Amino acid sequence: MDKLFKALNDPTRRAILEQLRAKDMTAGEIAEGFTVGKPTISHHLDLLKQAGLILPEKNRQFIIYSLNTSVLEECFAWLLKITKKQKRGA
Amino acid sequence: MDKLFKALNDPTRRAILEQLRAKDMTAGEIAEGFTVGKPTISHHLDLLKQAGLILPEKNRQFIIYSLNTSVLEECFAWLLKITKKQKRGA
DNA sequence: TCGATATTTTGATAATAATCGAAATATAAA
DNA sequence: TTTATATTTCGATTATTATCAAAATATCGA
Repeated sequence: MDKLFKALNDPTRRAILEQLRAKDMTAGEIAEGFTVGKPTISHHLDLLKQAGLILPEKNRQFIIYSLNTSVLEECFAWLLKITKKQKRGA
Repeated sequence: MDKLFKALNDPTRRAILEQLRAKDMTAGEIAEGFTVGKPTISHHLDLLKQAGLILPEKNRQFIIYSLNTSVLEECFAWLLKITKKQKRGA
């Protein structure tokens, strides 16, 4: 939960997720789209990985990242809880 | 968007929102529930206010905060976008 | 094996954020 | 008008995060 919100709290990381929505990409391909350096992107990928939002798969010398939105269920659930009016006594 | 995700990226602030779900509260009442000091809570309230997640209303010497979940629409929309498979050519 | 490519890790720095005590502001009550 | 209460603002400190350059790791191709 904490890691999920932390991962989402950065425009670069959210942009990475948006890119991965279109297609799986290697770390290098992801880095190309940004002005920040590769070590920085690697760090962002690590945080996204820790949150479970992306899944790495090694292929030859590349690491291909894919989007995993299933972990967002938890996020949706919390937001829904907050959004819904609380029942008396609950 | 940025301010929204930032506001949600803190357990104390999320707890404040959960409390306000049950009932409107003054800054002092909110602060009672936490170990951190009042200036710190005031700062958290400010960030939540900036994100539009809470609305202050002055009543005598108190400020009563209420939850405003309408701004979460934007958040839901983004999460849904990410979750849904991308259309070809989109 | 050697050199090139892909990615991460390390170590350092700079920017951002959380926290506190003290002071400031505003309102109320005596 | 003085005192008390509610809340915020200020200034400083600490903790966390983003970023970079350089070094390390892993795999490939010649």
